[in-house]
Amino acid sequence: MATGRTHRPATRSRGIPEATVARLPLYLRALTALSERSVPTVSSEELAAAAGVNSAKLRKDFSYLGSYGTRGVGYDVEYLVYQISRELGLTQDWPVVIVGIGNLGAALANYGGFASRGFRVAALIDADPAMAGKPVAGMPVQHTDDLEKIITDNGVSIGVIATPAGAAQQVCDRLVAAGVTSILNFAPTVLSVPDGVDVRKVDLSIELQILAFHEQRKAGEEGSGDGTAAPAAAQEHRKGPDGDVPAVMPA
Amino acid sequence: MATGRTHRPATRSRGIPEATVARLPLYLRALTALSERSVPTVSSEELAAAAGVNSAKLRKDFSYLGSYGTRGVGYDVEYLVYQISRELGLTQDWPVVIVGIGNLGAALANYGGFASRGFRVAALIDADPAMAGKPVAGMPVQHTDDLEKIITDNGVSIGVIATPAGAAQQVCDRLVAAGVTSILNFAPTVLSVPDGVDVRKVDLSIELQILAFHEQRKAGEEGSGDGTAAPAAAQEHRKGPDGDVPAVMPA
DNA sequence: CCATCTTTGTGCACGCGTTCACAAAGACAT
DNA sequence: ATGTCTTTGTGAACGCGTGCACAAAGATGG
Ligand SMILES: NC(=O)c1ccc[n+]([C@@H]2O[C@H](COP(=O)([O-])OP(=O)(O)OC[C@H]3O[C@@H](n4cnc5c(N)ncnc54)[C@H](O)[C@@H]3O)[C@@H](O)[C@H]2O)c1
Ligand SMILES: NC(=O)c1ccc[n+]([C@@H]2O[C@H](COP(=O)([O-])OP(=O)(O)OC[C@H]3O[C@@H](n4cnc5c(N)ncnc54)[C@H](O)[C@@H]3O)[C@@H](O)[C@H]2O)c1
Repeated sequence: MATGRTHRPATRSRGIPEATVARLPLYLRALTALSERSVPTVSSEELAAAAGVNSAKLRKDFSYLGSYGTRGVGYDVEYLVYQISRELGLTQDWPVVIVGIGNLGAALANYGGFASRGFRVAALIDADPAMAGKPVAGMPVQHTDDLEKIITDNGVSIGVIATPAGAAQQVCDRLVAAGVTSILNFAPTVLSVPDGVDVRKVDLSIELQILAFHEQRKAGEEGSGDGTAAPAAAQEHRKGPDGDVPAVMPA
Repeated sequence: MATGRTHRPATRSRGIPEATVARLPLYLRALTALSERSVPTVSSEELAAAAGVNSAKLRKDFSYLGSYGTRGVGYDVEYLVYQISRELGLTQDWPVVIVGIGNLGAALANYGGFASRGFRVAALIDADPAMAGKPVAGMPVQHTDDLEKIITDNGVSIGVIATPAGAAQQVCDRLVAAGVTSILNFAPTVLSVPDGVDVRKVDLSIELQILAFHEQRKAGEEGSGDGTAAPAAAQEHRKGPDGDVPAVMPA
């Protein structure tokens, strides 16, 4: 023990590795499915297959939570569902606000998957005066002017940002100032926040670009056995202004 | 060298670490913003700050692409934009299909951020007969029956799945069979695909659960110095059926 | 042409995460 | 009660990713 306290505030939390935390929801989903089929117990092998991970990894992940599981039998599904839920903090209610009720924000508001895990949409907030009062997903959109009051009154600690990129940092600052300490950001911007505030981002564009990279690689590897490149070899790269870059080079 | 060829087909691609690939779009975004402001050159320090990463990491990332950059000066913005775009495969056109035009699918279809990076929405596909022909984002929704033909005719290699979870694997199988080799999955399911097909998932629910975990930790740490737990100590864990679990235990 | 100063490119060490492999634990049959 | 058989929990090795720190490169000014 005593590994902590070396100015590492947000890396390892209470002994549970971040990578493990990120997989717990995955296990929880698989377990919930088993629970609905009234499966009483499950082995690490079976559950790992359902979650799409290595079984040793799963066992090690669970070992951070404690010694649940019975050798020779496996894990009690219901019990594990409860333990993981508790560890993730899903046994309590998390009021959430969504800021920016456009295409994406409205889709999120309409999404049923929120409530299923203890996340309750407490308010929808938008800067457009024309939207104020309009019902979205059976809930009136509120104006940004009341943001601070909404956060405080509802005890909101998790905020979702679905505004255009240009407004995201400003919205973020206001959310944080009002007391929000966790932010899920859908806008394509790097948010800067004070210590103690967690930001996670969902970036569709980045995901597509990563896919495109691998896609290009597959296509290029197709013909040649090695995969270095199909076209003109030996043109590794070059700083020379002409011949390589198609007219985009500055000067 | 010669580290490769140990049956590692999808980990390191052409020498560029996966972690680096995932950051390239981030750099590209920051560089594009600089380009629009007509900034000619940028130092690793400045660019790293804009992208929210360590400057040494950024330099190492770029070193995988080649020796662009001039010592004492920095990197040529336009040149770097081009090089990264090329590396990511964004200099070519990527036709994309979106399957499942509900709340989320429609939002994605309406999203302008697609086209900006070479991704072109080639078709919108839904299983609901009532939706067929309906225009969404200025484009008629097509029926699932024609999925294979649409993929083939448009040379689509990237598919986006925004159907309910129950339909995702089936849709995925059809996409793959039709020739799609990269999938972006929004449905909360683990997709199984043959080798050579890349899947990336965007899972809102998982992100929220991770935030909730840290949020709970912050709240629990507040009062106590150690942060082990506030309530009844010494109840480490226990397999016994009663007393710990709040009526969810099976038998 | 030389000196100085800025900034890159990278060698190196360290820590986290993953995976293998196996001993210990316990269920179950006899 | 004892043996067998299944499956957990984890020690240990390895590889990837990160960040420090610095030498080399080259621009810039005299
Ligand atoms: N639509 C998608 O599929 C999608 C996908 C990935 C990322 N995104 C990102 O999500 C964000 C929203 O996308 P969208 O398509 O819903 O855009 P949108 O233009 O439809 O909606 C943006 C909404 O934010 C509101 N808004 C603007 N400034 C605000 C402020 N300061 N405070 C509160 N609300 C404000 C606007 O009134 C509008 O209703 C963008 O940053 C976009 O890049 C969207
Ligand atoms: N809406 C959100 O904000 C959100 C957020 C995270 C995840 N998700 C996930 O994204 C998916 C879509 O969510 P949604 O809110 O848009 O749901 P939705 O019910 O509004 O839309 C689903 C659409 O898929 C179509 N569909 C069903 N089966 C199909 C099939 N076999 N082939 C083609 N199309 C089919 C339906 O006709 C419908 O139009 C779900 O899996 C959901 O869990 C949604």
